[in-house]
Amino acid sequence: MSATSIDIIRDLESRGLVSQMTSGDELKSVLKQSTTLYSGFDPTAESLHIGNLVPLLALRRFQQAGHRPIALVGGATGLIGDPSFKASERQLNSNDIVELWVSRIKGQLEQFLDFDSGSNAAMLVNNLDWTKDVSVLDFLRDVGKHFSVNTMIQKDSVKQRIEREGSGISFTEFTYMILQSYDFAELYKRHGCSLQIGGSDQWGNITGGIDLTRRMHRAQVYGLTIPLVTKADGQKFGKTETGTVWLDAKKTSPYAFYQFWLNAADADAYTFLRYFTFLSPSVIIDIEEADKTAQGKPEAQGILAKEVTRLVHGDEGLLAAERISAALFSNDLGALSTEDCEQLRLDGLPSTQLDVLPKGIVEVLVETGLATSNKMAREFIANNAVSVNGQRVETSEATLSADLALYGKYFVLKRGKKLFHLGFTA
RNA sequence: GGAGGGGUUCCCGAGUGGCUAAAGGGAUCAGACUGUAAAUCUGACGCGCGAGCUUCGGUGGUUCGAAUCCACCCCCCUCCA
Repeated sequence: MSATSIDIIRDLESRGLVSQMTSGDELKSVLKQSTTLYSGFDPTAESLHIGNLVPLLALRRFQQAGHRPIALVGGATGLIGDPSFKASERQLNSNDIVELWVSRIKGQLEQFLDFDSGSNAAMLVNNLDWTKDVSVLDFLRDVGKHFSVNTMIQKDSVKQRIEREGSGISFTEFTYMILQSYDFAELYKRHGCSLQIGGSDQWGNITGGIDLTRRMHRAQVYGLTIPLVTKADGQKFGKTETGTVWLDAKKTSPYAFYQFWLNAADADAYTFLRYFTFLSPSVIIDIEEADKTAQGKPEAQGILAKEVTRLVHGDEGLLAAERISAALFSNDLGALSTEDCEQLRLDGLPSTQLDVLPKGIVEVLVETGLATSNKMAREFIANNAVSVNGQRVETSEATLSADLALYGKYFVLKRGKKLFHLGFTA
């Protein structure tokens, strides 16, 4: 074990990234040596989303500080479902689906860690590997025996499900805690993993693993949780009008991803810079100071959008996102060349082929998904919320015809202040 | 297996025969104000241009008329065995 160069805990603390730690001082001294740690990611969808980014980036921060990260994909736990702080029982997904999602998520996890850095090269594991062949009886005897139900039902993470009238918890989900605890013990045994990190909702599961590792292997391991990301106005983080912000470019285009961060509230922007970028805390303070002194629009959101988009989608994705943003928000759509229009499409601006012109505007809005029904489409038009190629649509009777199209081919449709869609003809 | 409580529009939650497309809150969307911010205000929020149509776990039934009454079924919760 080599010594590490950076005091990782101090860095995390200065970013506000530490929620809870087990035996803090002891952990800090352990971390003076290169340490193996892990964080788990359950396949609850075909892609990770930006909420998963915080622990994932934290793994990377640890790696940069000289520690060895293990990214665990929950091929087993994903079949069960984590009940922690969930209001109700969740639908089980089929084995095939979970397996597919595992493979997708593996690919995403790989993108953020360094697997070739020698002694602290990252590892990717799947907890299905050590659970699929364990028999129920062995599991109950060797693992289950170490858990007291009395303790388990005291955990905050499941309390609501146990105490609140109108909800309940299946044995399946109740067992989740044991499975995750077993992961920690197993990773300790296999790889000497002695630290688990995760969102603060994982505290109960993490301490469960610490207890189990002590009982099964008589070893002291540690836990650290990261705050769940919240917004200053109390709304749920990570959602847009179109839903969750995914890391997969096919589900959330780099443009939409970029826009999400650009739209962060002032009250959140600096926190997000600390959470989601590798800019040093002192640089972030400088940005905040500068924004405070300057009049008008702050710089923080732009920097945030740029940094995070590059991190997730690379320079190319960032360029595409900036290109589209500049074109659409310049209020000078006439300046777009025919190549620019084509590029918008390639860059991932949502687009729809419109055949058979002329076509009524109401129909177009519904067809492109800018309105969910004719009724909504009419309402948007009545509210002056719709424009085509920069021209406000005055009436529901308006039609799109070839002679109105940019270069005879493109329609930049806009609903509301910032929702765009490209219509084009063949 | 027994007793009781419950399933209402995205969520919470009123509604117990017509006045209910269904109170109220939240979420969401649009407009105004702004900085592609926040806060605030206004409006929308099942579908339909409209007459109107389709909704209140499911299926049948009673009734001029049901989310509201009856029967059976499905699911959830609590307590007992």
